[in-house]
Amino acid sequence: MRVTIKDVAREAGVSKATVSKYLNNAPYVSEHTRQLIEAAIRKLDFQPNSTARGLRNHRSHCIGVIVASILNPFYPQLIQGIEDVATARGYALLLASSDGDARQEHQIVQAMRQRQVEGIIFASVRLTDREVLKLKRMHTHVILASRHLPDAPVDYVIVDSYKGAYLAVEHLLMHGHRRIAHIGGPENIAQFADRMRGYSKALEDAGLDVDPTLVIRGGLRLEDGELAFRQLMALANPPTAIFAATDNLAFGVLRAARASGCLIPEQLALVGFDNVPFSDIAAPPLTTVDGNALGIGRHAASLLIDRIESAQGSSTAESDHTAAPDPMHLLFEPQLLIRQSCGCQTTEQIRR
Amino acid sequence: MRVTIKDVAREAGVSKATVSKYLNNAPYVSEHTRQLIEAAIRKLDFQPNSTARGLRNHRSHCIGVIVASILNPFYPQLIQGIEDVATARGYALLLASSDGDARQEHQIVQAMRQRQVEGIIFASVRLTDREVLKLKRMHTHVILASRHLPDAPVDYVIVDSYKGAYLAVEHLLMHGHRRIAHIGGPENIAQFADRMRGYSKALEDAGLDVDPTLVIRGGLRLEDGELAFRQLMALANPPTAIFAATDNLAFGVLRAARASGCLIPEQLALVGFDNVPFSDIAAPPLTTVDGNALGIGRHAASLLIDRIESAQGSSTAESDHTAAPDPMHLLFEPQLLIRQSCGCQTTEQIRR
DNA sequence: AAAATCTAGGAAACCGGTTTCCTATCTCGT
DNA sequence: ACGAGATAGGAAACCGGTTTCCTAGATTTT
Repeated sequence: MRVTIKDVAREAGVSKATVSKYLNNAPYVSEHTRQLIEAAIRKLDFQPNSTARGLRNHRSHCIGVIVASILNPFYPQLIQGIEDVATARGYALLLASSDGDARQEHQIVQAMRQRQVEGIIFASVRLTDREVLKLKRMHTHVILASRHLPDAPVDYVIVDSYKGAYLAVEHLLMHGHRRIAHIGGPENIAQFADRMRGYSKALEDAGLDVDPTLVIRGGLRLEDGELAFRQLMALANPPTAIFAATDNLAFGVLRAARASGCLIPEQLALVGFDNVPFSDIAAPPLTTVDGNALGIGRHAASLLIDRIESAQGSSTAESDHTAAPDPMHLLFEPQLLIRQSCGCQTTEQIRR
Repeated sequence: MRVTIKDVAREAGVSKATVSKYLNNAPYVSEHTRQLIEAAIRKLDFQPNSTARGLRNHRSHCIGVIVASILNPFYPQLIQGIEDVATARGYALLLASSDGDARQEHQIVQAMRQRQVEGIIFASVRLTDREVLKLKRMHTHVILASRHLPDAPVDYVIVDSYKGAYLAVEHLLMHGHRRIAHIGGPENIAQFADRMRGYSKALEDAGLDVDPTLVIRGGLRLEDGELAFRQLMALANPPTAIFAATDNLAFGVLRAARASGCLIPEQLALVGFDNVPFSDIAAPPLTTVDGNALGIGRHAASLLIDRIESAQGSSTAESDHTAAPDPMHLLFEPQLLIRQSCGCQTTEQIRR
């Protein structure tokens, strides 16, 4: 029924051990035997059971990816980047979304550990530093992608949010705006704290104070952007420009603006962050900071697999398990993509 | 170092067998022993190795999902739907994208089988009927989501493409268009053949012939839509309306139209298919047929897991393995979402 | 020609769980 | 007081691979 290495061995007239050696092309299998085994494998359509192999080897060749919500258009690019290199290097992807909820994230991590993933890429971290470090101690490599924990010695790959936000707000200032609002992400995510800092610094450098009524922080869903727009526009002294912490939030602004008859960019300038695939098809095309999700995904996966394989190599050698390598921090340079939602009439431009 | 059931057994002063019984809450474990084991598990932070369990049980509680490209905005919704129910029912998701390529798809299937997935949801099938049937014979359940193979007895969950396309074209006809082009998907995907048929039938019912120069079939990427737009507009007698087989293709039309100064819907009406998340934020908001990707994903996963678990139950019973259940075919009713790219000035409407 | 080394392949233990089967008490009906 | 059944738990086989260790013959070295 189910064909195993034993069936192949019987068919080829050799032992399980020899078939196994063939499969791992170990030395000391004669050409003749090799052919017998190949014929048997073809005849029986044998597929080695990689979980059995993994059990023995403590290898699953599987990595976990946790995103907040795959419906947020930022993540598919990230996942694609991860998949590109994972597949190329022989790893499979276990995907789960946490809804940005710490409890769910914890359960996902638990489930992934039970499934023996060799590493986890967090594109959403609601875990505390301590929990993440505990994971690392448990043979599970961890990479943060597009997120970072400032105080934990963990690898991460991100775009420089501070600089990106600065560029965005600086550009709005150049347009002459003085009342620039910020729709931010959750306060406790470092990446969004950085965007907030970049926003503040740009205002400060222009000699302006941050008006707390112009800063709205909360969720990351499109609806949160709509809500924030309405709240800002209901102000006695509404802003003339908005810097949204993500394109998804900016899309919410776009939709709410259209619903309320507010013209963008004529009555309200808007800049987003991420350069999500459809930001250039929106009405109007969204001026945004390129977050290089694909590149982040690729580098995160690459770094993770490097970590896995170097740990693998050293564990058979001397290897003192206390010697954790220094955490790697990859920062991509952000680029401002000037389209039309900021009020520029030009065709697309790039500024660093 | 690595904590196993043996460590728990030693710590609790019982045997592996008893711990195992506890884990599977089998009967005949006394309250006292139960508490000893619980304490040991907590103390050691024991996580059962689900691959070891799977090896013995022939269960992985893992399902594979194959999409063409996760960057196509249709798929994230589908995946979300699948994940919702998979997680709820205790299954993990192995995700891979095939680029719509048969060779890659074959390799992915191979890798997934080796990893002992209990079933595969194909949201992209480039495999032949024979290959899919072979999979089914190999203990791997198969569901097609948003795809179908007309001649193979395989479960599928789709939206009624024929009817949806008919609705879309009928609506363009109602606007008075007589030269309606169709940008189709690959000819050998049944779902797109159906959309083509719906297009033809609607024209026919209006007493019009299909002009082959107005039908362009090929890829599904946004760029394919741009290309098709340029090709159609270069015609001596260009169309006044386009029915695109997917929103993604329609986005390509939108982008190319903007680049060439062609106004939509004034100079060219456009209707898409899928109701991808951002179709209502596009410029102009895209009139489209709702493909209910989320619902398809949910039902596909639900059906798959039902299949897995009923097969599981019966295999211990008498079970005659030739008795394959009749394939299930779920068809969702399509809805036309009237927005503005078709030329309607109204706010959003729904027509069935 | 004897010793050393290399080559090819097999037996059995092992990975971490589950399951079968067996034994020892305990309870209960008569 | 005794046999039947229920309860609690352990020893060992098992899932499907890999790996260690061993042996026998071939080849090389001295």
